[in-house]
Amino acid sequence: MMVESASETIRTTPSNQNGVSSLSSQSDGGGGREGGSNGDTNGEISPVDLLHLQQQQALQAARQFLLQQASGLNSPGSNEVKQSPVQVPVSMAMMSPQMITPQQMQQILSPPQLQALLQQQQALMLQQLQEYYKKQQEQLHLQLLTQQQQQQQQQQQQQAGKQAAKELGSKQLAFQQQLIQMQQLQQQHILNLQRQGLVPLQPTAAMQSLQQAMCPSDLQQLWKEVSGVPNSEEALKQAEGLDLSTNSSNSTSAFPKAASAHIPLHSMPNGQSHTPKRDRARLFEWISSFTKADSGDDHVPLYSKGTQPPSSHHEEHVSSHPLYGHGECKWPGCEALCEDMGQFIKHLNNEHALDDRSTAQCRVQMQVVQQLEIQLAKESERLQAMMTHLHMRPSEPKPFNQPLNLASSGSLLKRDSEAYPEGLPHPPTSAATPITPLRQGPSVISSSSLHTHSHSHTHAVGPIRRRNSDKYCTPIASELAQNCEFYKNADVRPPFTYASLIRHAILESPDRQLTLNEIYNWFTRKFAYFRRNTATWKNAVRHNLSLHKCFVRVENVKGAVWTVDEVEYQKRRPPKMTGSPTLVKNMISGLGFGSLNASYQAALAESSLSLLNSPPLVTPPSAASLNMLHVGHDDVSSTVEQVNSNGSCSPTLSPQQYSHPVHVKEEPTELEEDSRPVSLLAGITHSLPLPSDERDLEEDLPTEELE
DNA sequence: AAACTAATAAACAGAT
DNA sequence: AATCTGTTTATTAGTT
Repeated sequence: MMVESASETIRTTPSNQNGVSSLSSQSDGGGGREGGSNGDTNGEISPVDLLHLQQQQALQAARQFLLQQASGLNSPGSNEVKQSPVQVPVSMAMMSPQMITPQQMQQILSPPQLQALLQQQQALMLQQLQEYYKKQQEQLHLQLLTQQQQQQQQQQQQQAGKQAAKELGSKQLAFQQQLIQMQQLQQQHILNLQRQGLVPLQPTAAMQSLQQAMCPSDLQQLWKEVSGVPNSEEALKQAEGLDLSTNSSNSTSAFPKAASAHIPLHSMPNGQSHTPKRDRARLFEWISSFTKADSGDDHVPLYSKGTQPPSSHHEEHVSSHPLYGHGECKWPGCEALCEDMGQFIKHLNNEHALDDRSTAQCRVQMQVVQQLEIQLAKESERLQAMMTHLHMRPSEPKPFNQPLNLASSGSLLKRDSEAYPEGLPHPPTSAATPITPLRQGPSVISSSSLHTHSHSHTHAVGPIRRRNSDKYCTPIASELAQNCEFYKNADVRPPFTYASLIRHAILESPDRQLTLNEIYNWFTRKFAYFRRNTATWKNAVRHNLSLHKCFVRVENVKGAVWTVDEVEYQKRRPPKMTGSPTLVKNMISGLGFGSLNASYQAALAESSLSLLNSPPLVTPPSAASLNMLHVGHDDVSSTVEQVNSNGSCSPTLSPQQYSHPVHVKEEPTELEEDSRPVSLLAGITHSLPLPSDERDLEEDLPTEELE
């Protein structure tokens, strides 16, 4: 994530506009969106610089906007904050406003908010553009005049000749070309930035891209419409003003032509009023061109192949519509109530037909999606790094925090989940994102990592009595599903009680019954940890089976199998986590993540992840998830677990593998005692299940969170 | 501090 | 006889 440096922020202040030298070129290939100007304008402010400036201003305005929003959210009276489409903890933004990146901003602001911002910024930009071009033209005019004077003098002195006249013409041409070039460069710059995804897809960026595709009047009209302001003469006036200013100098008459020349879609001669029909066709063409270009870009591959392209109003599903939910139209900024699907479709066709407004909104939504995808990619990358790091961890000597862990694994666990700092390996990108509540909260991995550490010392000193409080580990199904591979390969003690593990194993089996040996095998198969100290944990398993009433021994033809008495199991464990609905809601909305206690966070994270992780099982998740969370945490997990028991627990384990447990059976028992640590490590390094896991998350999270 | 839960250890019995 | 399975008791440790 990019952080605005102080110097860059300073540049945004108008008073600093004279600092021409600071705007010198620094073409950025892919590092950042800053710089990238081209010293093409004789030491004057280049168009690119101007854009940069506007961008920065937009950013600042957005920041202010955000702060307002945040303070509004934070006020005690406004507990019932309407959930914005993109759920990002405001606290993140609150911490240090100047650290807010455009992306974060984009995330935090809802489309309507973005639109408002856009409108605001657009006015500003137009004004500045006007000023800028006026300045440029004046200057050019001046230069032309002096040139002409010189020429005249020359003519007078050296008697007029054809050559001189020619020279004059060429010089005039040169100036014209210079202007054109400037314009082109500006356009190109924006285009490039956008293609590279480097433009902070901020209000300004969206505007610029719009601007790039349309003439000023188009732009004006579009945004007037988008923001709900009736398209009045004022807009035209403003547009005209801009056009006039550009045409004011005879030497710049070529500008509009040039501007339109290299924008393929901009076929309209400037100032000419065009029919809505043509306009629409053009817009649509523009949209599809954008989509096409996007799909070609492998930087954001998810998008074009995604489930719902932005122009989803073309496809109307009979049963459900992505833009329709909870009796509301989900079109950005629209919350029209529609009783049924028919009414909604009617509404969709009437209110959101293919017109300028819809197109613009669509555009904004595209930007939002694109931005989210970028963000997602970054987060995924971070997660990957974290996982890689943690996977490597057991192999590393950890002298520094060893005594700490020995003291008490449990208390360490608590402390860690509250705030991970101290001796623990920090997830990367600490510099870029000093405060990311999301990282602390729903990271299933984090809990695993904690056990990694506490566990690794267990071996050093012998068995410690590890208390796996159910609080931390109730949603065994999701945790397992998430980190199945991890536990399989890493010699990490799973954060579950024996009882819950046994139950899970049994419920996971096809017949919901297992022999003792099969349970053993399940343990060894699923957890590297249980490939050693077999006498100990097997004894524990037996002990648990006998002790807990929830495990019922059933005599079989071939012997005996163990089953689970679910009622008894639930009886045994009183619901420890019963958050108030409002609290849970707040947590979900991301507002409370920062202050909530760790167990709540973890539990929430896991439960929500479990929902996300089992799409085929919990078919309509959006509506159900909230309600289920209200019921209580245990219920969620148990529900999922039960349903889950039919299928596979992990994406990497196919059902077939389950149906042939015999194959795996003999293996572990033979090499069990002190099994090969080398191969274990090897497994750790090369078998990273993350890609697939992340994929699932990637596909599910955004749609979930956005609802 | 007490009550509770879970992990661990171990003794023991019956079955294979 | 050895091992597996199952039960039971005791101890320890962590949590509430």
